[in-house]
Formats: sequence, structure tokens, C-alpha cells
Amino acid sequence: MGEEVKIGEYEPNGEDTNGDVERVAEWEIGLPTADDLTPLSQLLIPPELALAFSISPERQRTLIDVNRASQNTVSNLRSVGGGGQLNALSSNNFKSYNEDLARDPMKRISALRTENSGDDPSARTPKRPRLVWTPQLHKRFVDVVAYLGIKNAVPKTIMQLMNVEGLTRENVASHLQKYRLYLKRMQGLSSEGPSSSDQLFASTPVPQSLHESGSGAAALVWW
DNA sequence: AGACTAATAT
DNA sequence: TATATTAGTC
Repeated sequence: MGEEVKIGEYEPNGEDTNGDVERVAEWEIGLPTADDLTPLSQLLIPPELALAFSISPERQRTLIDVNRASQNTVSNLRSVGGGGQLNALSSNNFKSYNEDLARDPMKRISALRTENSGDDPSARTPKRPRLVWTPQLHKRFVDVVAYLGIKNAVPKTIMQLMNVEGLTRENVASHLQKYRLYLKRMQGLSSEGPSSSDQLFASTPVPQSLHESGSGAAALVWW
């Protein structure tokens, strides 16, 4: 990092948030896409190589490490400049980063939030659009569940580790219920011939549209 | 109280 | 069918 200061310099005079958003969107274009990034969970130096050069092997980074690093990044961004419009900008940056993690569904959510942020009494109970579990979101979910092990994988923990803005415990609970049914079905069906109706989760095909998602804004952490 | 989960609703 | 909401339990 070290980019935060520059971000601050973009906005010396205050309220022009739209200008910021545009400029941020502009430099985001140059960033690598999520798929180009080396996963943080991957070791940079292969163990054999480290051994050969007697480099102390780097500790395997876990989901928790990555999650913690992510949290630290947020608080660092927030603390830069000690307040004022810079804070708002920083959290905006994080928000868009997080939206890109979750892709479309979260974008829809935040769009809707700003849309009816008025005084409409029904806005007091801002109804979230129903969450769509994109392959990206689902993969994150599956990774976290696998990491936790099925016994520790409860909605709150999963939600926290997934670290997706706007994702609720209820969202996860609902998905988990379905996922458990799927696992159960797999259990009984292991080594049985594929009934050809198993398109549930099995290798979600790969919509091309999801690969080049417009802005090309990169997620900092992806796997 | 709050979280979990199975059942039920949309 | 996918996701949300409810209701019962711990």
C-alpha cells in the first residue's frame, strides 16, 4: 500500500464525491482482474525451494489470516488522514472493492439502498433484494465451509469469514441449509451413476459474462 | 438474548 | 427451484 496518501490528494477541497468516484474508476481500469491475481492463500516460495536455500518456510496463510489482513486494511484506510472527507472516500473505495468481490447481487443491493434513502416510511424497513448466489459467492461460501469443517460451519462464522459486505447471517443460513441437503444427497449418491439431473452445484459452467465484468476493477483478495 | 436449524412461505 | 421467513429449541 502507500496509495492512500495519493487518494487523499485527489480531493483537496471537499465534497466533490462524484469526481472522486470517476477518477477512482479510471485508475481501477489499469488494475489486474481478480483472476490475474495470485491467491493470498498460495505460497510464494514452493516448500522444496525454500528448503534448498534454507529459507525458513513461510507459514501457510489461512482464511483467517487473509480475513484479518483484510480487516486491517480497512482500518488502515479509515485512519489515514484522521477524519473528514478522506474517511468517506476510503470507505467508498472499500465498498466498491467489496462489491466487486460479490459482483452483481451486492451491487444491486447498494444501488437500491442509495435509491430509496429518502423519507419514505417503507424505507424505514429497507427491504433487501433477494440475494443471488453467483458462482463467485458460492465458491467463497464453499471455501469457507471447507476450511471450517462441517461442525464449525455455522451461519455466523461463515458470514464473518466470507467477509462480504451486505451479506447477512440469514442469507448464509438459508444457503447453508440447502448446501447441507446437497451434501447429504451426495453422500447417498457417491459412486452412483450420475442421474444427469445433478446440475445443482456441480461445476457451474462458467458464464463468460462473469469473467470480464465491465470495469475490470480488481479484488485485492481472491481465490 | 441470540444463534442454530428444520419447516414453511413466497 | 432459489431464497426468505418463521417457529421451535438450546
